[in-house]
Amino acid sequence: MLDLQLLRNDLENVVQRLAARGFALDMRSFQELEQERKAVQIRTQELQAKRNQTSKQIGVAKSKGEDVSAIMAEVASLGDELKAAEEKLAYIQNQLDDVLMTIPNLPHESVPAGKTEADNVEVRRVGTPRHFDFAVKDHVDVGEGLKLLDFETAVKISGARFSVMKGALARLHRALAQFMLDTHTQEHGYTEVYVPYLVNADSMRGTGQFPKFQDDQFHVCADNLYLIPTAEVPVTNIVRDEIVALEDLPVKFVSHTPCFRREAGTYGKDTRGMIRQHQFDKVELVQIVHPSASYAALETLLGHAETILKKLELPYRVVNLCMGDMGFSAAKTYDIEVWLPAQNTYREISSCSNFEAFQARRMQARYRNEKNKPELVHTLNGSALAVGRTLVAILENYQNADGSVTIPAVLRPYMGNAEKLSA
RNA sequence: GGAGAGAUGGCCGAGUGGUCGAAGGCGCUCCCCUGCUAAGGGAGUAUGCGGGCUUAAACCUGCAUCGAGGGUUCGAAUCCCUCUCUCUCCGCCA
Repeated sequence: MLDLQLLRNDLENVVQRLAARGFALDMRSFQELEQERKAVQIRTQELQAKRNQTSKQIGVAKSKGEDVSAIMAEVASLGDELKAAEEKLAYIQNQLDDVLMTIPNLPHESVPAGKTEADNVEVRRVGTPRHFDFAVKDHVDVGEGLKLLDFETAVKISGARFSVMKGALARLHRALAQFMLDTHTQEHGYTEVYVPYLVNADSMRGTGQFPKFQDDQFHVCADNLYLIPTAEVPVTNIVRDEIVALEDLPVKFVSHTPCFRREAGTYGKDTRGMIRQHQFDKVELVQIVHPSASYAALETLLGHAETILKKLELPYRVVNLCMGDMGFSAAKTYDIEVWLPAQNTYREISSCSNFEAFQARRMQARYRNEKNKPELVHTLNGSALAVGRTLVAILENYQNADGSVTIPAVLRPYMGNAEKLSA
């Protein structure tokens, strides 16, 4: 949510910056609505002030035993107009709210202009894609070849976009999550948190999934709860409606959770394999920081995610998302893309964003500033990493000619020191 | 699932229809006092939104907010209804 004050005081500039990221804000209708709000609010408050004042007089007069019928008649005449004014104000404010809740965040000045993925700017490449002297298989063929990955059974149990992993592959999946958690807690100073996977609508609103992306979420109707699409939702909402002490900033959480996404509107996209699933695991980093520190925090958080890929010795690149390709709530986003030899391309494995105060304003997440006044925090998060896609990258990059897969050195302690997955 | 009790500021806690945004305490800030420390005295200290105001701060002023939403009333923290959550007891359960 953007600051209403900013929209009032600097609308033209806001409209321009939103247009740059592909969002058309109807300036005239906003102004009209805002003007009406102002007039109705002033009138409503006048009437309320009058009613309050008169009612107070009644109390005073009664306590002195005076006759109050004249004053009561006076205040009674306010009733209808006041009620109408209050209703109209509530209606207008709801409309303004609806507009406000569907406006995306303003991009930071360091975000490149552009409309699509093609306009994203590569920041760096790390590692060199391995040369294969045999025909590379994709992760589906590698996994199924080892009889450790089974999509047919997943279809029987649940349907498309689910997977079943077995044996050493299931263990490797678990090992990856453990390795990521250990790295972030032991080397990067994050506190591990275990959180609910079902959340209420307020939490979804807080991080920006609602109201705009309601259709993308799994909804448990009987209890009116939603399956989390990312740990970002429960973890960031830890500070919803809270005032964090200045000395407790930055707050750094890491959490390993499953993520559930309906993937509405992606029919036909990435239908093969584990790239795009309704359910996948992710290790998520979340930081709650002082506003002056958020851009520095974004760089270090990105570095923390990169560390995992470096330790796994997987080639990757970092891209700075252009305005048109950024998510709804983000002010700036870096994606990390891992090399997938079978696709002969880099594919997203992490997304690290600074939301500035956009989520904090929706959540009323604040800290006490140097003057002891509550002020909105800045929030950030990043995947570090998406576990399923990391597994895909290992299967493809570490595959051998005989169909086996070498286990990256850092994972072997988690795998009973095994060196390979083999049939 | 059944029965009961409760939800008030940063925290604790009083308040059952009228000058209550809310006693008192704790905490915090400032000032005074005291060689230091400890103790003491005084003042201040909720949030959101609007208006004054064309930028920011400060200030003045209005409205709203006592778990949430409705209702009764000239007037609601207080009375009524619905919901949410917490606690206690019973039942069930990994």
